Amino acid sequence: MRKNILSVAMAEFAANGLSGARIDEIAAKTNTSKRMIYYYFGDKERLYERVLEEAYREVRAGEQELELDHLPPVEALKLLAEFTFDHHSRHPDFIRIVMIENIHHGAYLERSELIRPLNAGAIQKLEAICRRGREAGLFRKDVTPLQLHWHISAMSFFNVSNRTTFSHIFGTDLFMGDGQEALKRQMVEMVVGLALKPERR
Amino acid sequence: MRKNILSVAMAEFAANGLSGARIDEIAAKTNTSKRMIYYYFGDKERLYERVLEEAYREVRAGEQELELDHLPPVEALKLLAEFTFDHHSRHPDFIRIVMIENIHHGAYLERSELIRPLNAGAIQKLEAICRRGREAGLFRKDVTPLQLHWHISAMSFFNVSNRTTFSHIFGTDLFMGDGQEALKRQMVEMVVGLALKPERR
DNA sequence: TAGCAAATTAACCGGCTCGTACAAAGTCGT
DNA sequence: ACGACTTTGTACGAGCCGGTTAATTTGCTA
Repeated sequence: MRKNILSVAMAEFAANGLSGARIDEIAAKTNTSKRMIYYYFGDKERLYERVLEEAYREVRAGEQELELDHLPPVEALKLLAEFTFDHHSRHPDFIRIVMIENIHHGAYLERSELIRPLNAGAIQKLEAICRRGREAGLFRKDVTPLQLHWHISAMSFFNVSNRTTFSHIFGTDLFMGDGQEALKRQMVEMVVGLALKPERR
Repeated sequence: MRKNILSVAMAEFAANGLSGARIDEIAAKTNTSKRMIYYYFGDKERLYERVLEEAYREVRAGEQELELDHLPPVEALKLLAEFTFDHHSRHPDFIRIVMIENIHHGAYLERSELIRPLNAGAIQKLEAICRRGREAGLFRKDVTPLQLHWHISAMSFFNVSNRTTFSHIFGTDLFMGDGQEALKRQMVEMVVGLALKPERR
């Protein structure tokens, strides 16, 4: 029941934003009534907080499944970048929730005790890859895991978040047919190129 | 008067979103009254449309001032990428308006007859650079101007749009001190590296 | 200065939507 | 069987907020 409310609320908040979403609308799409929303969550803002946490939890859980330790560092980095690109592409609602949260200056993210530790692990895979890459003499030392994560996130996130405005202005070539594959390939190439020492490219 | 309303409205919409912004609040921060907003703009949605157009207009106007034709292609590409990064960084309200528009699936962008032609020119500089780069035998042929624009936009846009959530989760290292300079340098390096033929890097 | 349209002001309205009150009944562990 | 927790339904209050009514002022033209 709580789960049902959460998933409906996530879709509604993702579709309409915090102030745009309607409690009555959420209730109508639920198997239960509005009364239960208040019973479980108290008010709209706390419902949104729980949705935010749930969104991060789901997405991070999906990321944990990726196994990289058995691959050489360059292959691992490639796979991680590709995975992130596809993963974000498969979770547009999560992207939208994060967009909305950024619109709100991260006010509700700050309030949550849960999300920071949840995400701390998101960069550990990259740290392990970088360590192995440096130890093998392949990776530059002046490019940090955090920076790599930033670049990968930027291109993977933007690819979903700004699709509508971008395609409206510049056409849909980048999103139809093999446009997405090309973008992904280029993104991976850029990231790996940045991580590698110039002489090892 | 109209101008005054527009600039106040842009700040309000950028800060709170479409449904989050309050007409009364906009009116209060204006030199005039709420009635004048309706006198000039009709209703909230049309006010938002005008704000959207104005935001694109201002930002594109700023971009036009960049002179690149006298530079060799690689230098021109570097400068364009750097400029875009800084330009977006200097116009957070524009970024937020575009974020909000994406939240709304570009519904208001579609309605505007003005914005598409306004943005068509945004990619011309890049097309000229690419043409010169290819003619000089420096640039790859399988990387299009649109793709380069996409990558540059992604990293420059995300750098502003997702700053709050990202810095809350991963700390502010990338945004304080010379963190931004490093990111910009890396972004330029990646983009140039993608555009150039492997043997010319 | 008469006349008229544009610009401006202040008070107001009505509906939407969050949240609650109230009343009741089912579920589950112990 | 008992009590705490969970679920259902309906109805409604209250305030916020987008939008309007109507009257007044300004400014331009002749």
